[in-house]
Amino acid sequence: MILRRSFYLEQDACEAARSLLGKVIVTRIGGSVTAGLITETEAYMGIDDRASHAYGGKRTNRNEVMYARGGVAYVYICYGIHHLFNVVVHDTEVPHAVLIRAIRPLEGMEAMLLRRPSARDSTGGPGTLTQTLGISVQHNGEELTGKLIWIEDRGFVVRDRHILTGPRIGVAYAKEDALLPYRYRIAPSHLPLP
DNA sequence: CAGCAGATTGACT
DNA sequence: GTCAATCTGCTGC
Repeated sequence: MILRRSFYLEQDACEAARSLLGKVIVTRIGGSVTAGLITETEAYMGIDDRASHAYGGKRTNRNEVMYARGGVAYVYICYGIHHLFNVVVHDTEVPHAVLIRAIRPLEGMEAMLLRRPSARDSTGGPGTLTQTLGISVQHNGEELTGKLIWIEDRGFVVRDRHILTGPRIGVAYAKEDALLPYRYRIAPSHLPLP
């Protein structure tokens, strides 16, 4: 079942980061359908979060889509090379987003291996999963209820006791907010079989 | 306008 | 463990 607009509108970034674990990202890009189960996320909690691109209400060409209504993609280039995929959540003008950090490939393995030969069992980081799924900055602002990228609930249940939380990766610059437990991942022992 | 740091990755010592 | 790759935005001259 494809996630509806209400899923994105009615949760803040922490709630969404938690409930996106176990959901399935599907892309139909370049003539191929590929899909992966979300195994790791991070929440970026808006204008009070020093680690967020929207900290202090900052708006730039790059982060403008964070202020859109929940249910669109925020894709930006990190370190000049890597395309990072975020799910924009919450209401218009409330710039919450969830960074998808890792997936477990499910469908379209042939296309995924063409895009990324080493993507066999899992894609270990936020910059590699976008390559595997064919997502790039040209999909910034894309509706997740649309035809190119969407997220499905396929009934994979992730229980709270099987979720590990901890500090986000690579945000040491965010001072006290760097320690907040906004990183969520499915315990390795409870991942679906590759 | 130059310099630098950043929600990273992979190649190399 | 170290470092280059290379785009966006911020700081300071």
